[in-house]
Amino acid sequence: MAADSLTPTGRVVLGMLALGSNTGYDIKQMVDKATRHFWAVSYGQLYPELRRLEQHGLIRGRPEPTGGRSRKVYELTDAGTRALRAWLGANEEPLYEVRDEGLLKLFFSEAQPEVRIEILRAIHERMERKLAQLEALGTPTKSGPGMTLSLGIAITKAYLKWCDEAARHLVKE
Amino acid sequence: MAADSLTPTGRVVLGMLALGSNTGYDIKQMVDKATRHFWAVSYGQLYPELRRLEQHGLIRGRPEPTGGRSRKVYELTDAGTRALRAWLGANEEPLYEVRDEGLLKLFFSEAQPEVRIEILRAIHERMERKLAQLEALGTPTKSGPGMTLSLGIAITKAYLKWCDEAARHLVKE
DNA sequence: AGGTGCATGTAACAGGTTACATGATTAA
DNA sequence: TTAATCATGTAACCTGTTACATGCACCT
Repeated sequence: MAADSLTPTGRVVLGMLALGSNTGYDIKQMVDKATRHFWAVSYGQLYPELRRLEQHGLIRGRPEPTGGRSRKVYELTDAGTRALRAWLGANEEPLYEVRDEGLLKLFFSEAQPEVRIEILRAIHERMERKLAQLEALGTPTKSGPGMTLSLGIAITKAYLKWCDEAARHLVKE
Repeated sequence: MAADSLTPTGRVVLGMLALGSNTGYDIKQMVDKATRHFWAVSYGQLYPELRRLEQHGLIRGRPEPTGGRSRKVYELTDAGTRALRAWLGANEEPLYEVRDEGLLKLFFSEAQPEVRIEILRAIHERMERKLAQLEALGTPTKSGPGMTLSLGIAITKAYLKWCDEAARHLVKE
């Protein structure tokens, strides 16, 4: 399996294993703790992907039950390490996608000022919640894992600031 | 078809028709011009959805060819208008999703400083390009369609600022 | 005559979510 | 004993992209 046929979730798996995750559950925990605000993964995608990657020889798994509880520990193979490096080193334009239903509503609600204010309030609330979640995750730093966190926080704050301005403007009208 | 079984793309269609779009092509143009930075739609989704919405009675289309060129003009039905309003007025938590491959790479490249700088550069470039695109779209305003644009620009700038700080920090190391 | 824009559409594929199903271990 | 956490997995469904196919109209 070449690096370019690595699925998005496959990349996350390789990356997390490289950073020290062991099991599928473990990877999911890491994702939820560290990357979920810019890259989410669900179990329904994760477990099939683990099997797929193993079939393709990028990872290797061995059963390591905890008592009677089934548990499978994975590690990168050499091919897997190469595939990960190849992806990290490839300088294609990285994917960047946003889907923001709140903005979409705002965009379509032009003719209804009452609804508009309500929508803006909902967006604001959502972002407040997001900010709280991010801040609960740990300390933003200038390097290491806290680095991406600091971006998330910066962006959320910029978003909130925009909300405030927009709300002020709407009320004035 | 109840408002809650409206698909994401279906919502966009209703919204765009309400704002004055006529044909599928037209809707796609509007999306690309106005919402694509927070909500994209492809033809492959759009045309089947138009048919689906018509079948469910939310929109009504009539052929209106331009000379020999086939063309179908759609408009909202009453049910469609209601469905749109229902969605706009529903105060469920609006969906907000980001997928940022650049950040993901950055997150996984912790052990490789050389690659890291390169990745950060790629992210920066991407955001510069995005900013240029957004600025080419029109004038950001405090209300109307330019409102969402101003948010896009604000967020992209916050992102770029973070990039600069991160780069400065990486170089220092 | 040729390129750009208007206009519609489909088939194959990719990627992902949700809900469900199951069961052991551990801390309160 | 019971709730939370560890742990794995599947099936049905949904949503979306990409690549392809087609053809007219208008401007130069």
